[in-house]
Amino acid sequence: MNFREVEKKWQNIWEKEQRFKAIDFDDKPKYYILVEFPYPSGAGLHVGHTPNQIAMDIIARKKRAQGYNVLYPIGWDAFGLPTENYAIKNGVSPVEATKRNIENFKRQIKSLGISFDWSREINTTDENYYKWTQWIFLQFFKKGLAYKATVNINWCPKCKIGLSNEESEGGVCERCGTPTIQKPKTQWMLKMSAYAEKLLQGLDETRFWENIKTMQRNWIGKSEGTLLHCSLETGDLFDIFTTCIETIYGITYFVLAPEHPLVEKLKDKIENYDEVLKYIEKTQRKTEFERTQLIKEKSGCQLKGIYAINPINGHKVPVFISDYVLANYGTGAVMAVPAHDERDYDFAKLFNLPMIEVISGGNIKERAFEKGEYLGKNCKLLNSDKFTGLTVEEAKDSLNKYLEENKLGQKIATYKMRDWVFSRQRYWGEPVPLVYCEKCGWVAIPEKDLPVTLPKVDKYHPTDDGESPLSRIDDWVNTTCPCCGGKAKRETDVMPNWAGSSWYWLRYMDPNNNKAFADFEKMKYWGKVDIYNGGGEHVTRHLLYARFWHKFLYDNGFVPFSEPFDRRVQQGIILAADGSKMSKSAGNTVDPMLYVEKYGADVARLGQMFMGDYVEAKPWREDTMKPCEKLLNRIVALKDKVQKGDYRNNKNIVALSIKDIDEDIENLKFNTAISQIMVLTTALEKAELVTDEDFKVLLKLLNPFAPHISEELWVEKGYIGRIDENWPTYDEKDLVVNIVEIAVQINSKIITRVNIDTSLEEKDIIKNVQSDEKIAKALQNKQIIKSIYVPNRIINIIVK
RNA sequence: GCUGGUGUGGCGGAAUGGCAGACGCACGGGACUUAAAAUCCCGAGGUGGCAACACCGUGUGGGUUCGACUCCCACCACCAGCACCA
Repeated sequence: MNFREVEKKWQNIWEKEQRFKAIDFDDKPKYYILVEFPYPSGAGLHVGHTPNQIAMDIIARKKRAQGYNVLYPIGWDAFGLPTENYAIKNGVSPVEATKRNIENFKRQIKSLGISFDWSREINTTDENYYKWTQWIFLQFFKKGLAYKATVNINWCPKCKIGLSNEESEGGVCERCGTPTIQKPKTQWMLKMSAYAEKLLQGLDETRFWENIKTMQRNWIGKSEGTLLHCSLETGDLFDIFTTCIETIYGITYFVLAPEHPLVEKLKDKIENYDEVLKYIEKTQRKTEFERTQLIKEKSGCQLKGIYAINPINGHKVPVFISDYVLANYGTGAVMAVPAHDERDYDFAKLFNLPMIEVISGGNIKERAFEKGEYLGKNCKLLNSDKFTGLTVEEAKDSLNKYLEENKLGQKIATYKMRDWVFSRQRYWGEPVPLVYCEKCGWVAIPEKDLPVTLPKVDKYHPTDDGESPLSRIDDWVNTTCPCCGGKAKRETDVMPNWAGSSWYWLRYMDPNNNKAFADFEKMKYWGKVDIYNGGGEHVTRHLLYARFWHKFLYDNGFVPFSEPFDRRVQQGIILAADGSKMSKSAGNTVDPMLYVEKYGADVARLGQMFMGDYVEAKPWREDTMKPCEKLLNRIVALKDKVQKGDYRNNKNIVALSIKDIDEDIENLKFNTAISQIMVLTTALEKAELVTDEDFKVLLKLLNPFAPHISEELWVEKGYIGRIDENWPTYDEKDLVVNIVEIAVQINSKIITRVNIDTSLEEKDIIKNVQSDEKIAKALQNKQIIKSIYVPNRIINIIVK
């Protein structure tokens, strides 16, 4: 059989029949399978795309055969820097490059026989799509969740672009690897922090893997504690946040972030302001990366002449600034309790500051006695006025109560998760649909005028001061204010790459709607994504952004359910053959399409799924291709052995295979599912008689994995009905075998293996086993204490 | 340091607390062939032994259990993420 010809033939038939079209409002139960839509780069599909599309295709085809109305869509997340950089380099318009890349991707995906519903294809750079991205942004704007702020942003001097924290992890630009610097910039921000608690709580509604939930929880980073209102001798007020209010009597100084507004405010009163200023400048020169890397050694500077008051007892303590206190976490100020915090301890040693032990049980001469050590250990408070003698847990409660009653503080939660920097001074993104009017301020473009289309430009590179190339087009920038009709200027920033992917699963439900981003009733029908497959690298960014947008839309009545995804699963990263990371720079990338050319789509599909556990990281191996090719050839050959018969002749192995493969697919254990297909094939090859019914089951089980060859064989055999309907089932009693070989142990040591008749009673089985020659011999002169029989597995006889 | 994950043959990997190593790769032997490729058959965790067989084996050390790759405790190594988070 010529695999490649057969594959082409079936791909054409499926396309003509629109075999995989999902039907809105169909009576069948729905099942929504989502893979992260690819970024159509010039390089074509890579090994990060193909396994997940194949894996979800297996599930999609199985679910269809089981009678589900399956929605398995695909589209293109096409805005972004690589295309823009390509455009800058080659002078090709990003529109043109994107179009070409998408054509290539489509051809490649189709050649793999992935059963996407192509009638729902979407593209984030399509005006009819980004119109709604802009529309959603305007809803944020109208609710006050989009705001402009001057923030120190991570700035890539090479790309000339502001990056979010997520995009500059490790202090280098995610795209080009250049170290980022800190640069003040006015940016659009989305107030994601307002959704921190909802994003945290919502996880309980999902069935994400526990480790994914944990990663999101850690990213959101909730910590509960006390907001303490403090004051300086000067009368200036400031707040600090602490999770250890029980140590409040141990405060011997306070530390402010160098950027704290009070520092500037008090410059006339600080006796050593020159020195302070020097320290601040030193801090500012450091990027966030350096500031957090050049740690270990504490540094700081006292604000001489400035004293703060401990609100609980009025004690006067000194105030420092230090770069270990971050301006953007908590309140940018901390209380320092060197006796019970390691960082404060180090700092206090350095500056020779006093310590007050307020929790018993440690030895503060040696080191700080921290909360990790004293919590839950019944430790009691010392030197804490009327709270002395209470346990830490009691003290927390009493202190919080006392502080609240006296308006000195309150219990609050803080979150690590920051707001989302939403502006990019680039070209290839959705224009932010706002104008600035001297009179009216920032004004939204009216909905009827959406989309604000991306104008053509001559140069795609940002201006040298880092502004968007759009800012060069005067007649586009200058416009009229929709509010007062006066002169106004358009916002020239565009949205980040993540915008279009923050709602795309909703668009698939109704991709051509021009009245709304999706029809409400259709969203109700399709509901949550049942299974969402993607890469681990997106767990804390895309997945949070997407949930954030969805929850916002839900809160405003635009979508009918509060969490977008039910299950989230992720494929393991594919490594190079030697186990190292694949990367263009290392030159060890693998083009999965080569294997489609070499072996055909079905072999390439099987081979990739057979490489190992789908969810674990694993090296790419070519040596799985040949055995999969062999498997298909064996099944082709088996066809000629099949005899007429509408009954299963090989009941047991067939039933067992249905059960295993069914469960394996549900659990993403594609590698063991394929090995079971191999086992079944071998069994049928060895069987005396293989009926049509036996063979039909094999073909149906094979179909999700190797859809082309299996369907070709099905049709060649002239079988009635379609291969991809009526997923095979089995009778429980066919799983039972009468005679099985089990191991027999004496005192947990295997003595021999015997065949037993499973239909007998347990006591008879045990009795029969004792007459076995080896067992009988071993039991001589021994007293049997008890016998354990695990059906179909083992007998263990305990003797003395 | 913190968080999450992973440790099983030469390799990829299997094992609802019940015969460790399924299914493959690579390897060895054989059949077919002038030969090779392809295909098919057989073998194979390690050590010792001609063999029957014995002993040892799932990162390390303990524990629970008739029985532990699996559960519990401690530790080690590696991978990933976060990193002075108050």
